[in-house]
Amino acid sequence: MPMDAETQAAVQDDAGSVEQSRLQGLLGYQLTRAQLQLHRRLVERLQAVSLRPVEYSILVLIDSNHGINQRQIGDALGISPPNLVGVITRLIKRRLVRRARSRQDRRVQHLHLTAEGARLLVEAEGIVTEFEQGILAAIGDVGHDQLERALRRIQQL
Amino acid sequence: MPMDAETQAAVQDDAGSVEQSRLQGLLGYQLTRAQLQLHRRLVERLQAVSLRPVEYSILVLIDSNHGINQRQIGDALGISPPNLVGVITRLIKRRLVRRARSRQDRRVQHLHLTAEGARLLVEAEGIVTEFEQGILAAIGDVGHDQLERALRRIQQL
DNA sequence: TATTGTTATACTCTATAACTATA
DNA sequence: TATAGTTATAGAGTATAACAATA
Repeated sequence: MPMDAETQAAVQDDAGSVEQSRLQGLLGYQLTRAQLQLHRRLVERLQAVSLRPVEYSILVLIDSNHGINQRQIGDALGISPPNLVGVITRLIKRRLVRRARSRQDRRVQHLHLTAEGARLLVEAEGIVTEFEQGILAAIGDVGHDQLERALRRIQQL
Repeated sequence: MPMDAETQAAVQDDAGSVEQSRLQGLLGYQLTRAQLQLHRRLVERLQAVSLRPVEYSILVLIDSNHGINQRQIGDALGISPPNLVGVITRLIKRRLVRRARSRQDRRVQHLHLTAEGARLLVEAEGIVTEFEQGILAAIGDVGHDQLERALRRIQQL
């Protein structure tokens, strides 16, 4: 049975019928799409603990570096000092993080997790670990090693 | 020669001294960092033709799909119709793209490259090809294949 | 003079509701 | 009713300049 003109037009209008091979052959394009996809899925999952990915990263950094200051966090995550202020302030208002003014250098404010922050971080780590295992299951052990290696080299470009 | 207190403090304050291994072990984190790095470098290079990556992608899609409409572009690139309007309008104002109202369905506007748009696209393709070759040189042929495969699987998650 | 952290501000990107004109 | 495209608007994320407090 031949397609009528209307069906033909509908198929032609399908996103699937759009020729995208020139874009899909670009690593930069694929990397952006994959990153966006992963980021959105992680945002969804972390909503269970009311944390955004950047907030999770900050809690991990504080937990791994007791007394770390905002400049160090900004340097590590690539966030400028002005843009960090609001994020940290929100974590403090939620009583997940506390500030302590340094006695050696009174410009510096050392950051620590509160008991509640540490508790929430454990919960968040469970979510993130499960999330990472989902990726691993999709790409395999070998793919994982190769992907890590490639991403490291790209960051050194 | 032992470090004095001041040098010691400076080293401790270094971004390099911040313990980040828990984050760096996360694929999602590495993927985000690599994507950001690549995106910034591409933005820099495409400034030579006054195009942003998304504008380049749109020109490629139009060139590969003469008469494509905005909904199709939005579906392909994951951009909502309202957010596409401004981008397309800018390309039209720059005389790189022209609109043609469909005679079959007067809601639809078919998009085409102008001669100037086609010329600029050729120039941009040169930049992008060189950029991709730089990535390839950094990660190698095998890394390239493995990376593509992994990124495709991640997008299907 | 330089550094930590802050305020203010602007610009891009993204998301949603509501509209128009067409079908 | 549904679709293509638009307007208006709000929210993130990111960038820079200028400042206070401290070293």
